[in-house]
Amino acid sequence: MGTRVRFAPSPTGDLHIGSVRTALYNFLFARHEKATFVLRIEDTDQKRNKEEALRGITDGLAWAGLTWDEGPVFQSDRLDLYAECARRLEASGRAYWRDDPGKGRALVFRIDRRKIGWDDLVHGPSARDISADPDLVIVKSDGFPTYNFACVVDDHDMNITHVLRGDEHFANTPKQISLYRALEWAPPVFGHMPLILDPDGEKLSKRKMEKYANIGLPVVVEECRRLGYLPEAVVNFVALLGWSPGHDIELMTLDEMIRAFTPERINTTPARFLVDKLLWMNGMYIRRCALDRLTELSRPYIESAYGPQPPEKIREAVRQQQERLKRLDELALSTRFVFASRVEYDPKAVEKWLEPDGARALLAEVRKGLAAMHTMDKEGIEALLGRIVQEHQTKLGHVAQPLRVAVTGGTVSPPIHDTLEILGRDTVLARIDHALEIAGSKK
RNA sequence: GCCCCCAUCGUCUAGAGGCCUAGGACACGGGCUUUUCAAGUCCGCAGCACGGGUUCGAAUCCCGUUGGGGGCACCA
Repeated sequence: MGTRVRFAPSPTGDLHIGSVRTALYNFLFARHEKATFVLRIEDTDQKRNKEEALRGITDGLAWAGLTWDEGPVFQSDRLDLYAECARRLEASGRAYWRDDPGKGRALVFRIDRRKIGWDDLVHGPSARDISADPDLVIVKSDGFPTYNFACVVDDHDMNITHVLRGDEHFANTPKQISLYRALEWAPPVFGHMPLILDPDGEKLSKRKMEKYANIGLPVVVEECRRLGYLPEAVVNFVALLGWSPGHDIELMTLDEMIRAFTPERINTTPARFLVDKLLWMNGMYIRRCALDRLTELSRPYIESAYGPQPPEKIREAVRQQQERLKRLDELALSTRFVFASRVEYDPKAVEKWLEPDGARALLAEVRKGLAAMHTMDKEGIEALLGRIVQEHQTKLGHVAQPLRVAVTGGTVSPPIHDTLEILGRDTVLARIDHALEIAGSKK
């Protein structure tokens, strides 16, 4: 049947960044080994929601570009299978019923009272003595199997050969192996990868979501998307949190990661998730993104801020910003001078670049030149500014900055000819006039 | 509390006894470039937690300490 791995999240809503990495490593392993990647939903807790949660998972995986070969398989559809295995354990004397006054009757598994060892794919030879551990509930009083039981039954039934999961399951492993032995099944190969920690060095927690949001740390896929992270950046970044390809190249496509991936190269040390490098990586991927795609991805950020806009204008604005973006959500601010009907002048910029007499005179001259131009294109603009710089024995900055402030309200914008061109001559002239007025009135 | 895992720059990491006066990346500081912001490029800052061993030789192996993390559910 060949090598088979699985990703088995519980349906708890959004896809967590840690889950993304678990899914990614399983995916990379599967593709590297030409194995089968199965998606299984661990929905044995009836209290947890189903449909929306499933969507969060499948949408998240799709967004990240992680495709699976089989499933989703739902544990809640396989109750008969667990019941049958439970009966076997009961019949062989390895499981017994236990009454709890509050919760009811549950089936409990007698674990092996000894030391259990296994060869962990990332930790190497591992062992734990479980003889002092309590017996394991395998069927809850509501008739549903517990995680440890369903997991073992399914992994065996689905012929899973390698189980790559988070370190939080390390302590479960010997108990699960005990279950395999009792059912006379061969256990799969286990590999436990280190956890992803938050900037405080703690396990990522739902309770700290607000804090994460405040520092711009996206801990669920939906948040990554909302903030304007590209999936390839998130995937690339997360891949390197606990795994290294063994060379110095960090920017890698999914295919390159597949080629380089081996579970032996997964780290044993927990990694902190700080946003800096992700932000840098995202900027790199934005720069590499094809303009058509980037435009499509960017449009919502612009239109939600300024309403519907002409496609060509959006495309050009995005083209101009592509080099200087780190997150797509920055577009609302950085393209404001293009799409907002009114310019807001930054007082500091006005004071520095518009108020000095020399600046106003130069600006007035630029205005005259632009008004006289037949077509306001790059060559024309550069020629005009060059001529003024020449005549006044000054620097380009002293001409371009007042102009920039006049038409955008601030000191930061794309190259000046781009800035003027996207606005069009009428808007440019009107804004220069307005700026001249403001600067004059301050005197 | 008990059990387990882990320990290289602020962060992500390379390093599987001599190639290490510890390499790369992000961040940070500075130079260059320049029409602003970015980008690019060059330089710099910064680390083997501590203490014992083993060895001719240890970031690498062993033990201990300390520190951090995880687990101890009829949650997964």
